[in-house]
Amino acid sequence: MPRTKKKQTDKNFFTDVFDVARLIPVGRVTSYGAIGQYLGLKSSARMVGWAMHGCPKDVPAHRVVNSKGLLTGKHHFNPPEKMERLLKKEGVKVVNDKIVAFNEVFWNPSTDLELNETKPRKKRPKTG
DNA sequence: AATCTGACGGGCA
DNA sequence: GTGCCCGCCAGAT
Repeated sequence: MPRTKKKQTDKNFFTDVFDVARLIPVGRVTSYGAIGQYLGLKSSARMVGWAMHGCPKDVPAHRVVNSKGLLTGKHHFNPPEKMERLLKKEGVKVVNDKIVAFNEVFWNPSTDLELNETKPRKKRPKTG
């Protein structure tokens, strides 16, 4: 939604990233690129991760990792260990700062969200 | 204003 | 499968 003639990147970009991140279900994770792609930034995954720089507490940044499932952003948490700690707490296995079964816990906003949350989403990839 | 940086991602060797 | 290079775009110095 075109706010005004002004730069659209005023802060919408940030808020958008945060908004999507907040949509990440518990026990699931996503990648910066996935969020970026959902927002249309696709090739600007850096922007997404970088945007997390100002990620408020309301945003589960710990559920966001790089496309390899690596907890690359753990260094930015208050206690870096908090990231995997939170993930493990939510059921996400983490070993060596890496998400276990990343392909299973991976959550794609562009596909899993697909703008129809009101509908009973289809089968899940089965958590286990 | 120009330059360097950054919580990334994909392609090629 | 791993390692290196480029692109991407906005912020900070």
